[in-house]
Parts: sequence; structure tokens; C-alpha cells
Amino acid sequence: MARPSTPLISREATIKAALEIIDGDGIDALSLPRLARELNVKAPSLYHHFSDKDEILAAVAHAIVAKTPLPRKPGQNDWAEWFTQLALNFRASVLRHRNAAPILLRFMPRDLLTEMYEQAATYLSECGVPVELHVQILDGLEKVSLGAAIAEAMRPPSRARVRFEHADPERFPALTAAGAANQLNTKQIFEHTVRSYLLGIAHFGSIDSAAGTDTSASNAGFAQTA
Amino acid sequence: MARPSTPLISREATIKAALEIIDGDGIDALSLPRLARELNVKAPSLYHHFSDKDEILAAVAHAIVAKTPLPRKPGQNDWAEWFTQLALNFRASVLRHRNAAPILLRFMPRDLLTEMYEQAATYLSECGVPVELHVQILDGLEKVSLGAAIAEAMRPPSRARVRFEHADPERFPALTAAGAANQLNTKQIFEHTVRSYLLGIAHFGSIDSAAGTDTSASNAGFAQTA
DNA sequence: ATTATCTATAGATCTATAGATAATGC
DNA sequence: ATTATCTATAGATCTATAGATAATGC
Repeated sequence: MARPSTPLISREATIKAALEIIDGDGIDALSLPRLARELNVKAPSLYHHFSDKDEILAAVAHAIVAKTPLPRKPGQNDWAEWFTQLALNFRASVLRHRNAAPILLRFMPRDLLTEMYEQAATYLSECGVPVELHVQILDGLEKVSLGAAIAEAMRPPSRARVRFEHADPERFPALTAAGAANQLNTKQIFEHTVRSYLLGIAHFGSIDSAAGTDTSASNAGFAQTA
Repeated sequence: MARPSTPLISREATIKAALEIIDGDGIDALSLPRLARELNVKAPSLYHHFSDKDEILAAVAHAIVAKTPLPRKPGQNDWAEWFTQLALNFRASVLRHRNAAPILLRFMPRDLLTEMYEQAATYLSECGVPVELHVQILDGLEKVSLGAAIAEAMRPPSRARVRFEHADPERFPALTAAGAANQLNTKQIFEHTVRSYLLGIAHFGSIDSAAGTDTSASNAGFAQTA
């Protein structure tokens, strides 16, 4: 065939095909021969567009995260709500391609996050949240939402309320009771978790990190709404 | 050699050797020939002790998590502190073998967690925390600590205060300021995150999950200490 | 008879490079 | 001259099985 009149491969199409393979057959199915086959080319041709396989994986990770929309900025006092929505959007991006979670872990696109964080930090300032807490909020939220979403992606999907199906009621009575009493599904628990975290930060911002015997609020001056 | 008088391979020694390879040279270095070499045997002999490679990986994951100590139970009202300590212990277990994080993600030993959760749920009941919140607390805490620890394990280790070193101050002024104002290192942020989450749950237990405009406390009757 | 090792190897990959070829665009 | 494909292949693995062998324990 030699050089075609119009290129057969594009970065965009390659990333799309890679995601389709991963979504359908899992991460181990993504080999260069397989990827090339989906694109109707031969494996070595991919090296004209990517310098190695890792570059393809990094591009895939980038594409997954790039689809996360920033929520519209609400009023000056609803920053916790804004971050909760952001976390939900991020979770949705990760779960849209749950098989790709390990790739995301290895090739998290820091540059995208950095841009997102700059906007978030600016917004926190506008809301009057003390600058000493910004890193804690951003880094904490990153761990919670990224970590929780990836951990969730590694488990079988479920829309139903969270139970402990595999826990033998005889051996695990407390867990069984807890499962029976639970009303929330996975997404709702995630949302609750993020919101509780942000409310905790908002009301108990600078917890004395030493012993923790005194857990009373000490820097709640910027608490929102109520 | 044929059968030796005393067995050359034990599950325990195999797991230990596997962890040493992973810790030292990373997950991709763990092949059966390599593992066998460290044990001074040949690769096929391993199949007498494990049915396949995945069984070895699952045993490694189990060993990592099994080392997490449960904190001693404090007084009836300090459950948030107890869970914070548990999360810190879990984080330490994961970070002790940070290269193994992807294995942990794939082979999380649910049975160990179930046993841990049964004790935790019993403890929550003793503390008077409403049973409707148990799943939320356990599942939320699992996501937060497991997710955060694994996400942290995938990044280069750092004991220093969290900054945004790679953020160009010109392009990212708000982030740079946030980094400069931050006093906490990674572990402290993790601890804060977990504690804030638990305090948030304790004080705003059943947040109205609908819109979130009203974030005031509604079920704080079991709030501890202060 | 069972157990725990070994040797040998089937069988299946994979990533990446070298070098040929022909279309494009200067 | 450069670009984008191809063919061919080097080179390096890996997992897992079959079957031999000798020590152990009944």
C-alpha cells in the first residue's frame, strides 16, 4: 500500500479505538496488533503517530479526564456544592470507562488537574475560604473523589442499594443489619461522602491534628448557608 | 533433584519473596521464573503450591492488608477517632508496599474487610450511632481511605509539605499561593481528610441528598465530645 | 501411593526496529 | 525530500502443562 493519499491513522481515532477495546474486552486486550486491526492498519504504522505504547495509554487517560465538565459557578457561599458536583462529574468520567481505571492510576494527566485546581483555588478565594485551607481542600478532594471513583470502578457495577450480600448473617449480624437499614446506592453514598467531607472541612477547618480529643469547631468563621 | 527431604517452597516464603521483588523492582518484574529464582527453585514447582499466578497475587494482596492493626477501642464517644486511626493504619499498610497498589486494587481481600467491618458495625452500635448510617460510614470510609491510599501510592513518595511545585507561578497564581500557605504534609492531609469526613457525617448525618441547598444539621443527636 | 521437585517445551504473545515503497508537496 | 504506510523479523518474554524422578510416609 505504501503511503495513502489521505492518512489512515489519526491520534483521535486511535484513542477512540483504544477506548473501545478497553471498554469491551479489558485492558489486557489492548495490544498494538489488536489496536491496529481495529483501525485497519498494521501495528508498526502506529509508531508514526505515537512514540511508544505508553504514549497511547497516556493519551487515553487524558481523554477520559478531559471529558469532565466544570460545574457552573454558583453563588458566593455554595462552594461546597460546586465541589460536590465536580466530584460527581469526575466519578462519572471514570465510571464511563471503568476498565481503564488502572491506566488512569498510572497516567493521571496532572496538567489537566492543575488547570482545574487553579480555577478552583481562585473560586475558593472569591468565597472567602482562608488560603491556608486551599491545599487541604483540593488535595483532600482529589484523594477522595479520584480514589473512590477508581476503587469503585474496580468492582462490579451496581445501581442497587449497597448491601453486604456475601456476609453470612450468622457470622456477621451487625453487618447484615447495617445493610438492611441502608437506603442508599453507590452513587448516593459517594455524593454523601464528598458532601460530608466538605461540610466537615467547612465547619471544622483547622482541626488540631495532634490528639483529636478536642474535636470542637475552631475555624468555622467561613461556614456557608446555615 | 526430585523430591527434597524437606520442602523448598512454602506459601509464606513465596509471598515474602514476591513482595520483595515488587517492592524492589516493581510489579512488572514479578514473573514466575524470577520468583522461582529468588526461592532457588524452578518456575513449574510453584504450581504445586498455587494453582496459578493470580492465586499468588491474591495471597500477596491478602498479606498486605492483613498487617493492618485494629486500634484499641476507646470510650463510647470517640468512634470518629477510632476510625481515623484505622484509616491511618490502613494507609500505612498500603504505603509499605506502594508498588503493589495495582495488585491491591485487583485482589482486594474482601473477606478480611468483611471481618473488620463486622467489628466496626458492632462498635458503632455500642456508640449509639443510628444503624441507618452504618453502611454510609463503612462504605464511605472504605472509599476514602482505600482510594486515597492507593492514589497516593501511585505518586512519588514525599514527606514534605504539599506544594504545587510543577505549577508555573505565572500561569497558576492561585495554586502557587495555596501551596505557599499550606503547612501540612501528605499524611497530615490524609488524616485531616478522614477526620473531616467523619465529623461531617457525625454532625450532618442525613444530609438531604436532593439539592443540597439546605446543609444544616438534621440528625446530629449522636454527635460526640463537644 | 503420595508428594515435591525437576526438565523440556508447547504455544502464545508482545513491543519495537529496519528497511522497502509509493504518494505528497515543495 | 518528506511523509505514511507496509513487510519481515529480532528478541524477549511469559504462563502453564506433561511426564520423569526420587524421597516420604503409610
